[in-house]
Amino acid sequence: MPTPTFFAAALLGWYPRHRRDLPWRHTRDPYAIWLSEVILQQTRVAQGMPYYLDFLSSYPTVQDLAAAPEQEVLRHWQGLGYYSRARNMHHTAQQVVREFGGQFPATYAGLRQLKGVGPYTAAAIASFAFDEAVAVLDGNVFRVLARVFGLHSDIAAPSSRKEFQAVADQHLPPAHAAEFNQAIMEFGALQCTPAKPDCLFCPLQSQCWAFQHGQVALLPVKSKAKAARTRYFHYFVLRHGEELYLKERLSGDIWQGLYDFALAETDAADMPAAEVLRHVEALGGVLDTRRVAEDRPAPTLKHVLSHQKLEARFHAVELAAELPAAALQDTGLRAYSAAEIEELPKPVLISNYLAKVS
DNA sequence: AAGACGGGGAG
DNA sequence: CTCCCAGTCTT
Repeated sequence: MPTPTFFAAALLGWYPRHRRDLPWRHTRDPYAIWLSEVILQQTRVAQGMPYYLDFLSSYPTVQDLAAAPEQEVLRHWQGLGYYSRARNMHHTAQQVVREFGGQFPATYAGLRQLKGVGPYTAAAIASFAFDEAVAVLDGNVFRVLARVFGLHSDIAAPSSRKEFQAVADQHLPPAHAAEFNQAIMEFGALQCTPAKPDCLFCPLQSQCWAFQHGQVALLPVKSKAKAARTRYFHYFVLRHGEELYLKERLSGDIWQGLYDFALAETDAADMPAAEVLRHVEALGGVLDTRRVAEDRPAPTLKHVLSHQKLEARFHAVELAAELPAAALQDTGLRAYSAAEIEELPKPVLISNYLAKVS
């Protein structure tokens, strides 16, 4: 057996003394590990934890998840973001049940074929569940390697992956793949943090290129993301009696598969009442003239995504009659009771609005 | 190689 | 405000 490098030995020594007690670290079940890894993609442990516990209790086995309606899965995912993860997860659960007899592929290459399982997640499951000697590469690992080994390549550039992967693979002790992968990520999350890393009590201090060269704060090198664009949403919250009209969002934009109201996107935050009326009529709506006089100011909610800033105006409209069938056909709108709306998967922006007005 | 895709927490 | 999080998919 090859001797672990100083780097690996230091991490393996550090890990048992600092590791957090997290539920997915108590299992070797590839299903549970896969669930946790998909949930934790681009998501902090504290945010993902309740979702992990809910999914495991709602869908204890991959068969349970596969048998659930996609809309129900999305409802459980509501609020976690990056909803393609939930759609891909559901698709993969069905594939595992149908094509693999309910057993997850047991190798990196096999796992990599699953939808929503990229290089990171495949390496994580392969090592954690099956002890395959493949190094994980996530944001933590990029940061630790960049600092310890003085790697200056831009970690935002896809071309840098090979370089970092090679260094990670080189230090991975084949007999302790799972432990090493857990250790290096936990080390990045707790010790070698993005801001103010704890270099003073770091077991790698004497080895660390960045510390020795006073460049800890300069590494890793990461090019900046493009600035978020601003979008102006005008929602028409059509009410008839006790029901509101909602529709499913289709592919080609954010929040695919989730439900929101009739929407017009413009280049202005405001919309004159006459224009609101035009939109409502175009939707087939007939205003209840008895209620128009109330004319409350339309609430505005701001919502920030990593790549878009949304400013949403909610124009509440009382209808004198149901929307005609032809209009429903055209728009995809449907009337839902409050209880039904509760069960629909909705963007946080919509949930926030509903909480605000109810 | 570059963009799209959520939401929340920390400083 | 800015940055980042147990990334992946599409173009």
